[in-house]
Amino acid sequence: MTKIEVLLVEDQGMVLGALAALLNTEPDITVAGTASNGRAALDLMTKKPPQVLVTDIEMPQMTGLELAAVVKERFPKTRVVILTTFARPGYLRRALDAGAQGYLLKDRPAAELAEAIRRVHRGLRVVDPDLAAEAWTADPDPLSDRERQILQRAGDGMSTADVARELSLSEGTVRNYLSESIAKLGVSNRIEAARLARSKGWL
Amino acid sequence: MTKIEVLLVEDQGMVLGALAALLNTEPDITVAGTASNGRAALDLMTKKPPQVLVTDIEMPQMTGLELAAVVKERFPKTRVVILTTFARPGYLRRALDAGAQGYLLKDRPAAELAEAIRRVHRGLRVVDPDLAAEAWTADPDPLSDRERQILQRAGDGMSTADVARELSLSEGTVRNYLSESIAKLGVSNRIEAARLARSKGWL
DNA sequence: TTGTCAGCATGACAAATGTCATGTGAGAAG
DNA sequence: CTTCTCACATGACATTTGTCATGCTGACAA
Repeated sequence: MTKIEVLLVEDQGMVLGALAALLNTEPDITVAGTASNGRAALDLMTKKPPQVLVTDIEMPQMTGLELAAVVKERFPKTRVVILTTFARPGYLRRALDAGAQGYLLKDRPAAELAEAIRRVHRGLRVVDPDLAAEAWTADPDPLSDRERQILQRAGDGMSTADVARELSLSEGTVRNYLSESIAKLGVSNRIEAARLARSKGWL
Repeated sequence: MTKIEVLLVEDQGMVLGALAALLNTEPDITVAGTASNGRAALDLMTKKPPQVLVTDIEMPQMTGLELAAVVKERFPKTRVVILTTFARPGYLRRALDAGAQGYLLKDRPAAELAEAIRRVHRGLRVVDPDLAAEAWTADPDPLSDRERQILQRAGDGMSTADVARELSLSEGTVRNYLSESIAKLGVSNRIEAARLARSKGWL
């Protein structure tokens, strides 16, 4: 029997090691390698591409979504499963656009990971059902590029003046974009706007 | 040989299962039970207290810090190890106050978990060295109770008026506390103040 | 070609936020 | 028993933030 070769990518060492231990208890799966960021993962893959790549999203150097996009292009045979804490429709959409075959939440029971890897290896898609349902009904990102760009900075605590300087806009303009964003998101100030947008995966 | 009995508490199912798999590969450790929040953990403990309790901090129902405090009181023989993502001096201090013998970061290599459990079981303390060093030099929480209370709400996007209503204060008073907090933290608005305070573990 | 619609940009005005001077009482230090 | 300090509380004033009316441009459909 040939085992399914998996490459694990996750920035928290403890979780990475634990997931490896978990997968190694499965008779038909073997952890062929581990990496703690996207760059390291790509280095490993050039030597020997695995059949399935399991990756977190939020990591230093290169996010899992960026990694998925590169893998789709350079290693089209490798299937990608995103494994993340975040149930954000925006992330799911971007993951699927980036060519991921699976999107799984860390909330789910541990048994689902191995099962998802098997399904994806067989050529099926695996998406967390609750999140898929939500994404179906969910409103698409209403923000324009400029609005996103400005809301991001404002949400990090930059003042209107700071943002205006960095983007070479007048303060009035920056305030206006924020006002637009606030209205589009149906909230009442920049703080809530940034929080809501982040929670949906739009920033 | 009698194995060390461990109770694992962690709200993310995937991580919980993976950590259990990891610990079960150790010959001298056995996972006696798992729970996904503080309440469930206490229920299990009343039946059979484990020798070591390993818990995450941020969980629904009851945080790991609250759990540690209850365990110290009701099950003084059980040693507690906090296992968390957050390298926040404020959390460490509170964990030690709550009677935890260990404070470990999920960033660290997987091997350190088993080692930490063994040490704590032997009666030693285990604290992440970098974090311990930082906590030593780190400034203590400069905020008063009122300031914390108000900064928390403001950081969640509540307006001055909302906060004033909820706490039965005048708006001027609320603004003043925020101004004080902003000055104490050396930042320039409520957003940065809340972010900084959170990152230090003060909220 | 001509609407019309969306994103981009601005400034005047209104509303919310931040600062400061001031006052109170409780507890520690002298 | 003062005197000091610190948390708590407030309102007047200054600054920043949010809203609105307005104009420009390019894309796309009629």
